[in-house]
Amino acid sequence: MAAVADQAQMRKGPWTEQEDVQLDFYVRLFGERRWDFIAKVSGLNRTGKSCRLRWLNYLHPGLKHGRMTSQEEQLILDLHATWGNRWSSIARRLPGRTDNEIKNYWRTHMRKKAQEKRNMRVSSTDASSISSSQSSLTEPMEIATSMFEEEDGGVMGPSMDQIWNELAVLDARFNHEGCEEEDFDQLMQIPPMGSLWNYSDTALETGGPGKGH
DNA sequence: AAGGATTACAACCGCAGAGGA
DNA sequence: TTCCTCTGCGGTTGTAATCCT
Repeated sequence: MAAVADQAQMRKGPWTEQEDVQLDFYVRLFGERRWDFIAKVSGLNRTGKSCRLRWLNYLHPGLKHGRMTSQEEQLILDLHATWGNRWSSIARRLPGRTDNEIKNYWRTHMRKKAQEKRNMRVSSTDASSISSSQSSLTEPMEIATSMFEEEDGGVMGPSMDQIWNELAVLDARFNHEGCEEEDFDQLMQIPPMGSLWNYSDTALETGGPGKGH
């Protein structure tokens, strides 16, 4: 009963600077676990879920802010072509970037690209040239945009045939580099999950991320 | 300069899986 | 074994900032 009342009073919406400071303090104190507990003891009128999201997507010390670099963009395109909308998996390959950030980036940028490409085709080609242009795609950007072709109004995913086709292309590329999926981490020179985000902050050295469990 | 359209990003929601009691 | 809580994920929405006419 009281819990229901509490839920009703929970704060929503944008975080204030004060809330950020408070959350930061308590996460450093208790670690990145037990978000409901942190939400309670911190006195923030937020749900644990909200606290976790704020921390992971904004306050985490390892996060990069600002625009994607061209390398990151390229990597996102490649990985999305391989994995589809598995944003968290993609994010693990991009240190300092969150799944949320990548998801947003994809939605805004790729949608735009797909639309531009579509407009170009409509104005310059007939139906038969579309299939031939698909088979000649060589750049990840082209692959991604072609896989993200839209129907009017809505975003449309690629067909399974398309997915497997493009996977074959990427596969061939990785094999050309002499690496398997398991070697991908090495290829990308990304540290393993646990050490993905290294805290420089000494306050966390005793605890650190992923310590819980 | 004003106002509408578009873009970029933050945050919420619902669901599913893992793990503990 | 079942239930409950916590965590993580992907989809979606809301809004501030920027661009364009």
